[in-house]
Amino acid sequence: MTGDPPTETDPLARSRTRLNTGSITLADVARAAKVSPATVSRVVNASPKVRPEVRAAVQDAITRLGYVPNRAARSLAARRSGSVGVVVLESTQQFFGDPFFGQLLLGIANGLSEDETQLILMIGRDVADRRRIERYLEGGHVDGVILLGPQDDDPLPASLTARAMPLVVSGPPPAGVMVDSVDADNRMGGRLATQHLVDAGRRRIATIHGRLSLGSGRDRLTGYREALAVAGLPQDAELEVDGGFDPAIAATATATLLDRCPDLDAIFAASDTMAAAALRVLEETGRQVPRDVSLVGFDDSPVAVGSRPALTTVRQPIEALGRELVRQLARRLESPDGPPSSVVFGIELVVRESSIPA
Amino acid sequence: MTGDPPTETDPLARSRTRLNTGSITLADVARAAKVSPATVSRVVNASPKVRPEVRAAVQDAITRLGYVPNRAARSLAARRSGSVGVVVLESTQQFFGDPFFGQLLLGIANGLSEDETQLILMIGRDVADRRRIERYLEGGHVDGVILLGPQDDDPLPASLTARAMPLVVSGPPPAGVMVDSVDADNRMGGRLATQHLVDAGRRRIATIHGRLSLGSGRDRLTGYREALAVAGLPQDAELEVDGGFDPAIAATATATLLDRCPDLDAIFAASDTMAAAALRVLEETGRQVPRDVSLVGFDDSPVAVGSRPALTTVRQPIEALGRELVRQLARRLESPDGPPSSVVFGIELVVRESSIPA
DNA sequence: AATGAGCGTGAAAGCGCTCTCACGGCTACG
DNA sequence: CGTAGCCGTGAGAGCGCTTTCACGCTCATT
Repeated sequence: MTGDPPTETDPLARSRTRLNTGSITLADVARAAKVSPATVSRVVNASPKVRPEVRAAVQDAITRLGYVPNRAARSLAARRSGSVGVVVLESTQQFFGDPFFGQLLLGIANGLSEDETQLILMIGRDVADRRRIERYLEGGHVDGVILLGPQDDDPLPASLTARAMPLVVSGPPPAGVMVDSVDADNRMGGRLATQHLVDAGRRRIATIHGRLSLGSGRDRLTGYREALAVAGLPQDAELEVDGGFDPAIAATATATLLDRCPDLDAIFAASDTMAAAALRVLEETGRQVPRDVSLVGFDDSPVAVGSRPALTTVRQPIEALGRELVRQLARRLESPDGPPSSVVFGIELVVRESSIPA
Repeated sequence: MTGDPPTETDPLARSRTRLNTGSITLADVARAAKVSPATVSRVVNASPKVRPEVRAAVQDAITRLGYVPNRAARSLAARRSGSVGVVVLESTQQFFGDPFFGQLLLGIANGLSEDETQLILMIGRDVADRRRIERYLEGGHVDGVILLGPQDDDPLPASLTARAMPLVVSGPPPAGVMVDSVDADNRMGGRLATQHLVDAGRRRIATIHGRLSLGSGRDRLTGYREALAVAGLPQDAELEVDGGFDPAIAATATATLLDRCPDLDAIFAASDTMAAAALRVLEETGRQVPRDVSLVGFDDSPVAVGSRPALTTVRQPIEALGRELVRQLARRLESPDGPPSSVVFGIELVVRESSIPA
């Protein structure tokens, strides 16, 4: 229930705690080193035009006094925030409970920490959240934005780009917007997984796909179809069901699938949690995995290893994706008008027990 | 390889992108509303001493112009940052891949967003990371700190408290430091889980515990022991093995356990992923779960549902924990010298298939 | 020797906001 | 009717930093 414009009445917001009391300032360092504040600023910002001996003297004073630049002042004067916004337009427990999220965030945090740049995390899904997030971003409080897995129809990438806000999205580049993106090769993942099922001798291969409004969901499905085409197997819409990246939906979808195509001999699920759900349904209906039905998941999450049989799955280099997002953003800040790039990371099939009959 | 003091040479750090260019300032609003900047500031900060009609006029000007306060300026002038640091002294993929982390973060982010407070995420484990994090926190760039699951011997809580930095830790309160904390009732969780195994008729109940340097690891073990004591069952050190919250270690530990006590009839694992690992080992050594050995995990993660049989486990209200961390921090900011509080959330046993023989 | 360029440095003007203080108008009271 | 007190408002001094500009110095050039 935060008003708009903000009328801050919460303790956090109006805390009158004074920070930084009596802390060392640039001026203190300047005095100690017997130079002007300007020179100290140059040293702190690694400007080349300071003589080595002066620089050394300043450095010395800095360490002696334990000087830490005041971020707010710096950012005010330089009109630059020293922070990037990481935006997640999603707020289901499911999404955040997914290992993918945590590991990606770890990669981003690691990448940013090398640049001494702060990570401001903004999470939200409903209209109020979005308003708050957009206001914040457009208020110019971050130098750039990393947007995690936006839905296809999301207007945020376009609106940020229109305001010249440096932006990198994780996932495929949104249609119609020139923006940098970093993604895993989900299509190839779907293809490898399905190909693997073909190689295992399967012919009626179904798929439980993810949300198709998400690039990952769509691409994995595309990969699946491509692999069937390459293998000369017929496309059959009956063999495709929507699992919504949600185990509960996936369970129902599996039941539907088995109902429609009792003769299927393999399933490619677009996530491990969906695969695990399918596994249960398969066994409950008296089918053995992998003897009767081969099963492949996606993500190589703990569920894959914990399942019985362990799931064959597709692994993506999640942490590396996170670091690359940061690298791309850095590149964009460097040259705001360069051509957009879209980096795609290779993936890897991890064969376990669920796909190959003994 | 970031130097100390910072010599910023990365694009992100020295980006010369100008932000906020030509944006609306307080003064603009003041002019539009025909009042002084001071009055606009009062309205923005919800000061009570503004006449309603003036307030309305200012509000109107604010919305008309689309004014967004400049955070840096505000924070510089008010010596208050409007942000809190969320510190994770951990950097294993495993930790971040754990649903617990993501969901807790979601709770924190949700809590903070209600206060329009920014979440600055700081992740790190090695010495350089810690230095960077400590410098940042002690530089006074955050109003408060939420520390996620510190190890027992971690000096950070004490050092922050010594500097009067408002702090809340997730987990049990660190020994010797007066600090607010929020935790789930892990002891009760361990107790309920074990009690449940007793009720299922088990008598040789082993445990695979987590890292004992973590409150959660220790408390779950304590709960286990208490339940045995209550049930009048003997304590037996042979029945306790360390799984380190790591599935691989847990697998080895399970093997050791089965070797030492081939007669055990139940295992309480301090996490679902460890339980899943144990499950595999049990089945590989020809034991059926739950017929021969009952198994209970902890966390109610997706692994629990995905396992075969599905794991009986203990569920904690993770998102609520996150929100409560924020609430506690707000309270602390409100009254910096109040007595420390430590909130403990109740947990819940989720009975599935792995514990009760048909 | 005079001129110019180039370089390192310092002075000083803000960046946009908060908050203290002072002030004018009002009510309340003697 | 005078004075005290309160309340709403404005003036203005910073908060700690960056950055432009000007200045003096040293060299290379004519």
